Amino acid sequence: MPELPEVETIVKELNQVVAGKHILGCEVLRETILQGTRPAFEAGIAGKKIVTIRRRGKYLLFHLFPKSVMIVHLRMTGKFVWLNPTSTHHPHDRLIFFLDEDKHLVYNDMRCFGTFELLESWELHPTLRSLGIEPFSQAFTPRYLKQLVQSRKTNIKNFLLDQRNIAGLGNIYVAEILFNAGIHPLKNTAELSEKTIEKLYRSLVKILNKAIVHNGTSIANYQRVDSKSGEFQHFLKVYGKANQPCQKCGRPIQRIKQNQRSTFFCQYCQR
DNA sequence: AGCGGAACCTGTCGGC
DNA sequence: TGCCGACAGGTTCCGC
Repeated sequence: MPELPEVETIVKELNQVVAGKHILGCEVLRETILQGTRPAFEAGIAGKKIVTIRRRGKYLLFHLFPKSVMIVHLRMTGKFVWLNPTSTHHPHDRLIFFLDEDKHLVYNDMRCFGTFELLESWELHPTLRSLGIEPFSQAFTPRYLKQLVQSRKTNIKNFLLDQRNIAGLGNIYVAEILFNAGIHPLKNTAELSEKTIEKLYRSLVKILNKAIVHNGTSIANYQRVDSKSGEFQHFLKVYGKANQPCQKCGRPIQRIKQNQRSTFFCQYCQR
């Protein structure tokens, strides 16, 4: 579910409420979301202080003291809820952290795809290590993107979804970025001109920035820390718009399958 | 290296 | 009304 703008929003809000707090303990309601064993997780977390929370791609990194890091991925339906103590357990609550000042941080996840892992350092996490560049890092330039695109042989949609290339893009933003850049999702990376790659670069940064400003996209499941919604769904131009008129040319938006996932695009505006 | 398919799990929606 | 299949913002594994 959450892509870079949603995770960015959640991390910002979590930092406002839990940074500096201590974890007194936790209650694991669904063990399968843990990567390690329950006892190791409970023992590793108890008594630690949450120093700060950072984002890397779609991962949340809770930096703890004494030194360790809790690595969280929300996958499709994971969300955090910040509560004053309450006995009301919601149907899909999977993990509850008891913090000082009598506060609870609840992890809720309908589909249980989300993951929690406790490590001494993020570098011990193979997938995190192999993650591609951050779109807002200094090193991400049109030139970098051009070399990256030309080093891979696949269609542009799969290229953008592959977290080893660029970290943080998902199905919604890839659709919106390709529409903005006027690139057909099936276009092969080898066929993209330098000019087109520059356009892709500008669209990518522009769409992600705008989505972050609007706190991400809430369609079905994504919610921010206090159950507020994002607002970027009001700005979507192709994602979920099959058969609706294209905002540029008026012709119907197409929907196809790529790698078992829906792709939305305008076959006239995207070449 | 890259691709398609299945799997992880739960819920919703549309068609018959 | 009820059942059944398709689909959902993600990722990994396996075989070709």
